[in-house]
Amino acid sequence: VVEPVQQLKNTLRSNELSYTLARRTVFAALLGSEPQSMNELIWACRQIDPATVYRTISLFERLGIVERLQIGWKYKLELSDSFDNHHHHLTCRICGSTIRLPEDQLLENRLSAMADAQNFIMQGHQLEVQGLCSNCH
Amino acid sequence: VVEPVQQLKNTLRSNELSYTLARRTVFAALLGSEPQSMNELIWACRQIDPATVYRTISLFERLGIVERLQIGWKYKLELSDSFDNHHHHLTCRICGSTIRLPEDQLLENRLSAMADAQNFIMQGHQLEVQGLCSNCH
DNA sequence: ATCGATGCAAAATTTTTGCACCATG
DNA sequence: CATGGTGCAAAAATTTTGCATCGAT
Repeated sequence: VVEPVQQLKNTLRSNELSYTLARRTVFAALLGSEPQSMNELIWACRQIDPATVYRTISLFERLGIVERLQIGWKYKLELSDSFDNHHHHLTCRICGSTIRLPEDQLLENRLSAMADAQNFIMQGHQLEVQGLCSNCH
Repeated sequence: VVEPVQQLKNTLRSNELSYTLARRTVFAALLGSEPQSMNELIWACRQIDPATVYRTISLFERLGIVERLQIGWKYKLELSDSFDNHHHHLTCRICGSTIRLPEDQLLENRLSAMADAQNFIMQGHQLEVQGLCSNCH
């Protein structure tokens, strides 16, 4: 496996973009963290201007480095599958925690089959499951 | 089947809420429409004050009448499963159209099993599949 | 040294709230 | 006719943009 930071450098390099403090900081705040809201991210990167955090996230999305997930009403941000294996989350409606699901080949296969049946080329997908976690029921 | 409008009345009734012009208007704008953004909805209900549209959607969500889905970056709104059978969408990255998937029991069962395995009580879920529709590839 | 990237300030957009008035039950 | 619901206006929160300056290659 490639070191995540190295992979970030490579991705930026190959798009002729520079490896800057702001980009390093935002990336570090995402790495190994639970999905977080823009607000949390802005706070985690408080040495960086919020406008730059927005610009960086927007760039990271275009480069496929970051994904937005819908968690309840608001979106949250996390590193995309190339940095952190493909997965989905359970979200507890009581305590708000997100539980990461192991990758499930049956689920993935079924989705492919469903997309195929519509003559649709699936490029990605997101799943959010809401309910009650083991602590809350 | 119960008429959707009747079901709305009943839901409001049983919560001791009134059946008003604003609520009728927002409901009508959702009924039989593709998932739409808040902006589109506000436009479709332009006879109603935007603040009231927000308040109505917020109420409808609490009552389980409406759901938010993530379509690309922004959320969209549609009637929930009690008004319109449970389903998911494919979203085309080129033309932006949303294709409704037929309900799929294998998928639903797999999700239940995955939630069970985490000792999680699933109360609902949302799925977004992105890719290329048959017209665009 | 060059050109892209950033900070700062301002603007635009989206969402929420307070309050007086209106309409529903 | 009592109360919950609405419109309007203002505020708060979120996101985007312009521009002068800074810093990575």
